[in-house]
Amino acid sequence: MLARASQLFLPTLRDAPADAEAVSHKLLVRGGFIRQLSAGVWTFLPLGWRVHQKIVQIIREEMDAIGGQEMLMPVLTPAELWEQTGRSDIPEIFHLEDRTGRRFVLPMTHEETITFHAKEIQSYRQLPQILYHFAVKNRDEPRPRGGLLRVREFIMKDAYSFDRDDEGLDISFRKHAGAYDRIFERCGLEVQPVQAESGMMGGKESIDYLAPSGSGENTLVTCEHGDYAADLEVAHGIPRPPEFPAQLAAPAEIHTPDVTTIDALAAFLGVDTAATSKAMPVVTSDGTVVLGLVRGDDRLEEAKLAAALGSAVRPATVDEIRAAFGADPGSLGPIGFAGPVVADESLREGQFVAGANTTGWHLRGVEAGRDFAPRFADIRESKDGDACPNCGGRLRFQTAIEVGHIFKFGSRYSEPLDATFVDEDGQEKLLIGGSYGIGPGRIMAALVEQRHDENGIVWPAAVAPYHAHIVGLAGGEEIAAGTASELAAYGFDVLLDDRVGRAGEKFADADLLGCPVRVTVGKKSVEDNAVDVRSRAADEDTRIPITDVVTWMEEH
RNA sequence: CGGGGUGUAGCUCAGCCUGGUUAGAGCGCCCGUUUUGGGGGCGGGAGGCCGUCGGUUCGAAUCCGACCACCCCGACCA
Repeated sequence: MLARASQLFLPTLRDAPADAEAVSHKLLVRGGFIRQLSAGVWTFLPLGWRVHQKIVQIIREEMDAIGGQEMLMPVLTPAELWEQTGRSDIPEIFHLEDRTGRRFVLPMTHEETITFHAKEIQSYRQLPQILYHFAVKNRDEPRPRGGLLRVREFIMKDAYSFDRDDEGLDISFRKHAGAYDRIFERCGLEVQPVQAESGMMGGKESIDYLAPSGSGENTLVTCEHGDYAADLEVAHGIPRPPEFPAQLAAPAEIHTPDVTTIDALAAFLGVDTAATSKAMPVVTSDGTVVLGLVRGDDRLEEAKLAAALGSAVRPATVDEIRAAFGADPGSLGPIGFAGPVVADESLREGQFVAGANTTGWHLRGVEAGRDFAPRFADIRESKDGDACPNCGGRLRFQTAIEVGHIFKFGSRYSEPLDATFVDEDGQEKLLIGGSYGIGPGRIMAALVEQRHDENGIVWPAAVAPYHAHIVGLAGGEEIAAGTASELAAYGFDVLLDDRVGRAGEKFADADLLGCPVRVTVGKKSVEDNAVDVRSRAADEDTRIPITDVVTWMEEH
């Protein structure tokens, strides 16, 4: 395949858009791969679409290899289907109506639709099934950001499995995990699978695929010894032990006027911040005020507390705090609070300083179990300095992009939609499902984040828009065109820069676009029948006879 | 939704505070020229509802108000 730059719609930019922060955002826009239409809404220009399609093809091949069947489900979806599963109230759903007022949604995933169709499965003989499609997803994200990193419309490959039972689901799940490993490997993307937050909606086992990146929305926590990896929201780092002061037989009140922060408290009392406790009152969805208690040097991880409580939580307001504790924030503690207390595991042993629930007063020597009866759970946010829960090694924290997510949903959708089959024993049973998502656009962005230099993108060959970028300089036009045709005839995707222009700008564009191999043909080539080749990752040309270019390409 | 910021040429930005010729620069684009291998030089040219609406004023890119859009931080993210 041969493309001529002189005819391509390839608007490259010398300057990055002023409002771009993420490297992938800057380089993909500068390189003419993508353009913004509106907040979180992007067009893939011809070059960007080529990369996207190459990623899509890799995903397709690996899905087919595990027995997946490609299909296509619509974007326009009747709202009733979503009302039956209780998902139509999710704030990210786009709603619309037709001219008669019939309501539709633009789906963020296709569980409802696929389960609707899966109702045609009648017998265990038709199971298992793996069905997938590449389709546009819409999500009314409150805050899109970072180019392709977080968008309101994108193409996702979503696959769905249906099985007779949990054992079957487990097999389908492992098949997908294997396929995902191969997909990322073939794309040349470094990815870490992690145990993910299962989410509010029926998730059991789930794996998130996090690509370490200069920008991103997730934080990947890994052990320096490679035996632990988790998303920050569920990571279970081991905090350093506190330096405890002398033990007390009972809590002792101390007047702490105008001391409302942990640092001020620790300084005032001359104790380790880790030997204090921090009270974080939250409100659950049914309006209960719950006290989350973590060590003074820790932060509350709300996602963990929500998981422990089985309810979404929000921070309590000052008025709610005064009503429930009879004191101002800064002096709150577990003793004397009538509501439920969830204490972090790190507070199980030892005596801590806590608020006295009287404004301006604290208690020393407060001991869980003896002085108050909390429920214990891991609710602290892991942080730098924590030790690995497996080997005690140091934990690393990296920003990352979530490029894929697979999970088991069991009968979460088959039950409300009444999708059943008749099993071998003659009994009608619910289909057991799993869903498996992967975002080609995010893979593309993550690749740029991981593989670039100061001059532009360095695409892995498997997903590069073209294998070779032929730079035709003045005097070498004819030979450049001939070389390009020859490479194309051998099956390479070739971009021929046949524009009228100077060498410098052509080289700069070639670096920016990041094709794996560059071939420079100038007027010297007319005399010596040789060209300069270099791989994008290298910074030196090699001069080789034109007749050797195909061989060189095959070796690089 | 809370906080902060920005809207002037295709892109990056001056000008606004202190209102007043025809609104500027660099890059890009078009024409010409230059022996043209890392965004070169010279000459000429095209390109603007100064985000929108309203107000103040003899006069508004500039001052005031509302709205819209976009970006960043946070909340949110089955």
